[in-house]
Amino acid sequence: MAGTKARAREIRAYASLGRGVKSSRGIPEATVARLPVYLRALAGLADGGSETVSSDALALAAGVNSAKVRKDLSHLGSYGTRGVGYDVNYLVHQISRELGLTQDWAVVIVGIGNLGHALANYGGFAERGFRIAALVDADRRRVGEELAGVNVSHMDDLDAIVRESKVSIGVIATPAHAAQDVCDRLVAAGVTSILNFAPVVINVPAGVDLRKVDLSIELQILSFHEQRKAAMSRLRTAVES
Amino acid sequence: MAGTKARAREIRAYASLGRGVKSSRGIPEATVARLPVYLRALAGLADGGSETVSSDALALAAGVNSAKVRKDLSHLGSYGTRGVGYDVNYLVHQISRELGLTQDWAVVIVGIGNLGHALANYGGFAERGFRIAALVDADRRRVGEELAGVNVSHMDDLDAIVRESKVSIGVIATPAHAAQDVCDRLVAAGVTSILNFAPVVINVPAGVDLRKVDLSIELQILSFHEQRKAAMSRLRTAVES
DNA sequence: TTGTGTGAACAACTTCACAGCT
DNA sequence: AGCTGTGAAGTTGTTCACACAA
Repeated sequence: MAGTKARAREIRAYASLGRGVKSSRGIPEATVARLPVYLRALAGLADGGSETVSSDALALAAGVNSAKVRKDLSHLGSYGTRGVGYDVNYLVHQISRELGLTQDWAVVIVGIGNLGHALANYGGFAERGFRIAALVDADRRRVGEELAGVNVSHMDDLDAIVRESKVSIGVIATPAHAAQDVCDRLVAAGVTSILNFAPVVINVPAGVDLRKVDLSIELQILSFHEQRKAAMSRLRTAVES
Repeated sequence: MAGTKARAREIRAYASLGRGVKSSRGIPEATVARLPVYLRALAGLADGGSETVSSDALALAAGVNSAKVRKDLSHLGSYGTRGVGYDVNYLVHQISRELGLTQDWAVVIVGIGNLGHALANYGGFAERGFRIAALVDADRRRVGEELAGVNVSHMDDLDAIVRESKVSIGVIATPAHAAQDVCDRLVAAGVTSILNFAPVVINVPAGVDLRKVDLSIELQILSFHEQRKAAMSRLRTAVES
C-alpha cells in the first residue's frame, strides 16, 4: 500500500488544524505577524549581496532581538546551519510559502475616496502577489473612473465581481456608517478575509478573518504616552526642586 | 506642614513611573490600546441616549468580552456602580483624561502624496484634539498648495515649524527610502512620538515612541490565514474521501 | 569557534469564577 | 437580583542560557 503513510500524515495534519494543538504546525500569531517584516529585511539583505545571514544580523535589520528571530524561524523548521546562519534565498522562499505568497490573491477595494485612491495607487500591492481585481464605490459618478489601471465599478456589481474573480480579500475604505453593510455584502459574496480602514467596530461570522487599521486609535495611543512623558518630567522637576 | 503629604504622593508617583512597576498607575499596553475603542463605543451609546452602561453592553459595542472590559476599566479606578454599571459621560471623561485627550496635540504630516492627502483630509484628526500644525513635503512644487485648510511647507522649514508650533507627534507618509531621514529630522527637532506609514523598519532613540501602520504586512497576515483555510478544506476533502 | 535550536524561567495578557456592594 | 471588582488559574509570548552541530 503506497498511499497509507501519506494518508496518515494528512489525517494527523488535519487533526492538528483544530483548536489548541501545540504539535507540528501551530505557528503562533505573534510569529506570523513578524514573518512579513523578516521577509522585507531579507529582500534588503539579498539586494546587498548577502548569501547567508545570522539571526543577529536579521534581528538588527528587522528591529527585533535575535532570540526572537531564532524562535520564530524554528517554527518553520530547521532551516539554519549552526555556525553559519540561514541561506537568504532559501529563507525568503520558505517564509513566502508559509505566508501563502507563492500564489496570487485577488483583492477588491471598496470605497474610492481619498484613502481608496491612496490604497489603489500603493505599489506594494502587486509586488507581493496581491492583485487588485476591482475597485468599487457606491457613488455612480465615480463609476468608470480609471485608477491604477483598473476601472471603478458600482457596488451593485460587487457580488458578481467577487464570484467571477474569486476574490478572497476585501479592503473596506468607506465612511464608518457604511462599513458594516459593505462587510456583510463582501462576506455574503464569499470573501473570507477583510481589512477594515473605517473607524468603527465591525462584526464578521466565524471563519472570516478580520483585521483593522485605525489612524485615530494609533494617535490616541501615542497621546497616552506623550501625556505620561509630560507628567513624568513635570514630576521630576517637582521632586528635584 | 501643609505640603508634606502632597509632596510624598508626588514622589511615590514619580517612582512608580519607572520601569516594571505594578502598583497604582501602571496601565498595561493592551489596555491602553483598547481604551480608544471603548471611547468610540461610548460615544455611540451616549448618542443613543444611554445614561449608564454595563460591562456586558460595552463589551458588545466594543467587540470584546465583558471580563476584559471590567479588568481594563478597573485599571483606571473604581468608576462603576455594582448592580448598575458605569455612568457613560463620566467614563468618557475619565478615559479621555487618561489618554491625554483633554489637551490638544500638534501634529505634523510629512509626505504629501496620495496617502498624505488622505491623512490630511481625514476628519478624525481634529475631532479628538489632534491639530494639524503643518503639512511638509520635500518637493518644492507642492509647497504652497492648500489642503484641509493648511498650506504645504518645505522640508527645510521642518525644524522651525516643530519648535514654533510645539509639535509633539510626527506622521511619516513618505516613500520608504526617505523615512529614516525624515524620522531623524523630526526627532532632532524635538518630536517625541512618531507614526510611520512607510513600509520600512525605522529606528528611534530611547524616549521616543514609535508606532507603525503597514498595509502590506496586514495583507500578508491575511494571506497566511487564507492559505491555512484553503489547506484545511483541502485536507478535509482528502480525509472524507 | 561560531551561531542555531530549544528547554526552562519569566512576563504579559486573558479568562474564570465568585465575593461583596448597591 | 444584578453587576462590579479582583484574586487565581490558564494561555500566549518573550528572554535566557547552553547543549550541540558545523
